[in-house]
Amino acid sequence: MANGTQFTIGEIASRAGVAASAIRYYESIGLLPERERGQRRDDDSVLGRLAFIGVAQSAGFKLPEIKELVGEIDDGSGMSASMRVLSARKLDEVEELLVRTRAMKGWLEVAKECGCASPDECSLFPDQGEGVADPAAALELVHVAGRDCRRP
Amino acid sequence: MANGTQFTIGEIASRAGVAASAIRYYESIGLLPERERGQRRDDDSVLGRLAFIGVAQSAGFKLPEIKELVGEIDDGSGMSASMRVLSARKLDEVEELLVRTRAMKGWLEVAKECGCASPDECSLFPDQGEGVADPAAALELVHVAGRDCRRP
DNA sequence: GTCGGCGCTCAAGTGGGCTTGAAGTCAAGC
DNA sequence: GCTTGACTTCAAGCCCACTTGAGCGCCGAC
Repeated sequence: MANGTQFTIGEIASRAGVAASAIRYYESIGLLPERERGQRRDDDSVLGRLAFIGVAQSAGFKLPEIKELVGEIDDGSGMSASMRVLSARKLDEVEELLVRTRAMKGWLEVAKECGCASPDECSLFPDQGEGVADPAAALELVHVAGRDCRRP
Repeated sequence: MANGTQFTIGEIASRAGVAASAIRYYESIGLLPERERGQRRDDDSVLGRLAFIGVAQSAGFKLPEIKELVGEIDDGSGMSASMRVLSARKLDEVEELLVRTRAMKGWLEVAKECGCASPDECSLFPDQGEGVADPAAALELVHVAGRDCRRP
C-alpha cells in the first residue's frame, strides 16, 4: 500500500474523502503520527490509516477508542485484544440502540397517521397524573394500542 | 390533570423526573411558558407538558420541533398537521438509522471474534489502495465475507 | 519578482441539550 | 433574630468531532 510517493495534505485529504483540517485535527490528538513542522509531504500510508479510522467510526467507535486501537497496532502488540473488548462493549450499546430505534419506528408509524388535536386525547402520550414513567417506555405502549392513537 | 395545586420547581422536577435546571432551560427556549420572576409556584399542568416533551424526545424529535408541536397545540389549531409532517420526516431518518445500526451490529459481531493483528490482514478493514469508498459501506461487506474476518 | 494557491499555526466557534458555579433571596423552624 | 436549606438568577462550561478565521510562509509558474 505504501509505495513512497509523496503527497501534500490537500491531495491526501481529497483521496481519503476527508477535510485537510480533519487530518490536522487527527494529528493534534495523536490519532495520526505527528510530523515535522513546516510545509511537508506524506506518503500514502496515511491513507490506510484514514480508511481504518473511517470504518471504525462508522462502526460506532469514538476517536479515543480508535486511538487505543491504533496504539496497539503501532506498538506491535496486535489489535485483537482491544478490538474484542471494545467491540463487545460497543455491541451492547448498539443492540440497545437497535431496540430503541425499533420502538421509535413503531411510534412514528402511528404518529404519522395521528389525527388527534391534543396530547390529552392521544394514546401516543400517556397521561401523566401522578408519578412519571420512563418516557422511552411510552413508545412501546403504542404497539399494544395498535395503529389507532385515539383514546378509547 | 391540572387541579390547581401549587408546587415549587423542585417538586415539579422530581415528579417529572427531570432536573430543575432543565425546566428552566425549557422556559428559556420557549418550550414551557415564561413565568413571573422571583420565587414562584406552578400548578401541575406543566407535568403534562413535560411528559409530552419526554415522549416526543424519545421518539427522536428535537426541541425546536417539539416547540413547533406545542405551539400548534397552544394556539388551538390542533397538533395533527405538524405531527404528521414531522413524524413522516422523522420516520425516514429513523429507518435510515435502523439500517445503519443493523450494519454496525453485523460488523461488531464479527469484530468481537477478530484475531487479526493488523487491519492489513483483516477483511473488516478493506484495503485502501486507490480512491476511497464510503466507510459506512465497508460495514456491509462483512456480511458477504461471513463470520471470519481473516483475509483469504 | 510577483502572483496565486496551497500550506502552516493557534485560537475560537459550532450545535444540542443540558449542567455547574457563583452569588444572592426567601421561607420555615427554633 | 438567626440559621438552614431550598430556591432564584445569569453566565459559563461540557461533550464531541470537527470547522472557521486570522495572519502568515512557501513554492512553482509566468
